[in-house]
Amino acid sequence: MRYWLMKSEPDEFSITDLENRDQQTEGWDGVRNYQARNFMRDDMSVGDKALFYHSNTKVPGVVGIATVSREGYPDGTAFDPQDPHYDPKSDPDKPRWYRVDVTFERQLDRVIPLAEIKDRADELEGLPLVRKGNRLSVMPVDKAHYDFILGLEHAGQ
DNA sequence: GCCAACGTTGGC
DNA sequence: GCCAACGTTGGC
Repeated sequence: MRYWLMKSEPDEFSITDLENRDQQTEGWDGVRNYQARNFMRDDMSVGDKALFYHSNTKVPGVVGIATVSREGYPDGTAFDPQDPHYDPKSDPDKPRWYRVDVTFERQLDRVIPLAEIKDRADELEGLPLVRKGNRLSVMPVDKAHYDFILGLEHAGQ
């Protein structure tokens, strides 16, 4: 089993939105970055765990956990001219973009802020999130790092 | 709202 | 294949 971190802007799609979806499941569509796409298309498996991260918000950070519930398949939003993520260069016969489905597992008892994660950069060496200028929206997380971040949830503040 | 960092595009 | 211009991400 692998571990991931997936970013979403809560104004667009939050952990609570996922919790309230039918089957508490949603397709992770709209990703238009090749590196992130490759992870979803090639490396994610059903049962993998993902840290759900809120970006572009007052307190960016990890807010919950989701489980991968369907492996990579074509992102249909790329074929829909009405969709904000429409990409005319993605051909249904040869799709350019992929998504996975994720299912809600739980919300954390508190947000683990990016600032706090950065404070622990020594323990999180190699985590793309703490690298300067990182813009990757889907990234792999070592199991040790995954456990460490979740260990902060109830750490004395 | 600002702007640094980064990815993509397209001219040459 | 280089690289300047441009658009986007995302923290602050």
